[in-house]
Amino acid sequence: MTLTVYNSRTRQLEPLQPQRGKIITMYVCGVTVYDYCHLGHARTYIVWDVVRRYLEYLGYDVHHVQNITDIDDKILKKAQAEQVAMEVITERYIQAYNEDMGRLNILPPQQYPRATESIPDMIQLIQNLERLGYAYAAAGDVYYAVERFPTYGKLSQRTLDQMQSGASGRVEKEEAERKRHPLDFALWKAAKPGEPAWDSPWGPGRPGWHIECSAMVHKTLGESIDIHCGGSDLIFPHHENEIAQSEPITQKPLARYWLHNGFVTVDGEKMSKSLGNFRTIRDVLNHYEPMALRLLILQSHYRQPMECTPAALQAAQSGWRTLQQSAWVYDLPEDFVVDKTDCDKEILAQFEQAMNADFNTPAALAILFGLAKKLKHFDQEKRHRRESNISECQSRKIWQTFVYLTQNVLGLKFPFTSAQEAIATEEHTATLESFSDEIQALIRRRKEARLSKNYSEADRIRQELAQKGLRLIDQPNGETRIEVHSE
RNA sequence: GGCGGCAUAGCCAAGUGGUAAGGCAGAGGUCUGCAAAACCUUUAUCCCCCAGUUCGAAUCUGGGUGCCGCCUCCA
Repeated sequence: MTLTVYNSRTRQLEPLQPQRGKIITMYVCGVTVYDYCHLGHARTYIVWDVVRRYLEYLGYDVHHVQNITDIDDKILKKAQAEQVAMEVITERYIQAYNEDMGRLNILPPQQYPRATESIPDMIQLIQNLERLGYAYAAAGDVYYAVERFPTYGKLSQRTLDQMQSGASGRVEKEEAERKRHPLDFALWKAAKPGEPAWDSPWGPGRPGWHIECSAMVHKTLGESIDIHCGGSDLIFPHHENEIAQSEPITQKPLARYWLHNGFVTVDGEKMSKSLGNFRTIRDVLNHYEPMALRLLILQSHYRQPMECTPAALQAAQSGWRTLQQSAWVYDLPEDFVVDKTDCDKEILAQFEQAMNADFNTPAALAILFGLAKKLKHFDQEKRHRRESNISECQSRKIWQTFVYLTQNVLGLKFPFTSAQEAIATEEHTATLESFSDEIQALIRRRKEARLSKNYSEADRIRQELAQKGLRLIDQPNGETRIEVHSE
């Protein structure tokens, strides 16, 4: 069975057939760095990270490129508001972006081209478009003439007549007057006084938003790539415009497969800056583990809308604990490596069947949760009966497969066993010596009370310590574990 | 006005013709002095509504209802 993906261009599921054998070129539209990333960004980049990981799992050599938009109206606005150079803003949010992605265990693309580093490529592309009659200059701006491109709208399956220009209520009047057609869009914008500007044949200015992706796709991956990804909100106009800017020049499809992920929603509405209903990744990760968020996102299909509520995050947090417990039935050292060839073939086949259906990660996770349950069951049997109805060898192979698929392919990174104490965000276990004398004394008194079977006193002390944020757990081996709950 | 999406248990969510995955929460049990943890068992006569096609539909067709997205900020 081969991998089938939903192509937004054709609106149907298609078998993925790369152009060049085992090489796949994949371009993901990245962020505009003017603020912290929110859960919508988290979903997007987690989803494409899993797609990339799965393609690599299948043996493809994935050439993964993702741009950084570091010149834009919103960046300039923020720089002006803070009275700092544009670079101060962009560097701050690029760094924040990298931190967030790192915590979510998202693999960095091989290349992260920045708009400001590709200006000459963009200028050249605009000149080419102008020469072929697809672009026209107007008062220092350059616009793309949508009427010149007969198939404009083919990706979002709409025509110029159908579209109600200005429906979003965001078109500036002065700009509208310079355009030949209301849907023409800026390729180059004349610099306003005080703004950063680059020299160009049309005077000092800066590139429009869409042109950077056309230029950078071409520069980094070639004229026609295999997969182009991004959020559904980019279908129109961003990806539509990328096509319009590229295809008249190359006479080749910009991308063979267009993949788009669904939104994160809050009470059924799209999470977005303008609605103000967003939560930043870093805010969420102050309350939940990064892998819990990753799990939540992978528990719904990437094209569906995904409701993100505190209850859902909490459920994912618990689910992540379940998976971790299974990962820890054997020692999981930091440098643990499993190869695909060490895995159980039948399980791999099940996993692939799920993932081959347009990356059905929820179905894949259902398989992994099934393995998790099995592993804990074997572990329990071993503890109680010192034997199990499956061999140690089989159990170990299932475990290896489980860890490999969860960690390497879905990117849900388990904390290694020796660091278990450090993983929980809300609690950690502690040793007796780390507490004040007063608390140490209470813990000792409780131990003595228990030994003399004075349970009412022992329970009273446990209550008292609970109010100080300490939870005492009597374990079957006779030891008492102390958990510190930081509120 | 145009184009498109979604509607499955308390919550999140798979499933696109063969009789409802999975996670979380809940319930019962085992264990424990108790508690916690862990483990075991269990939880939708039914998939927004109506009509139709079919031996058979959550899944296909037609008609409704509700919610949401895009139409030059957006992941």
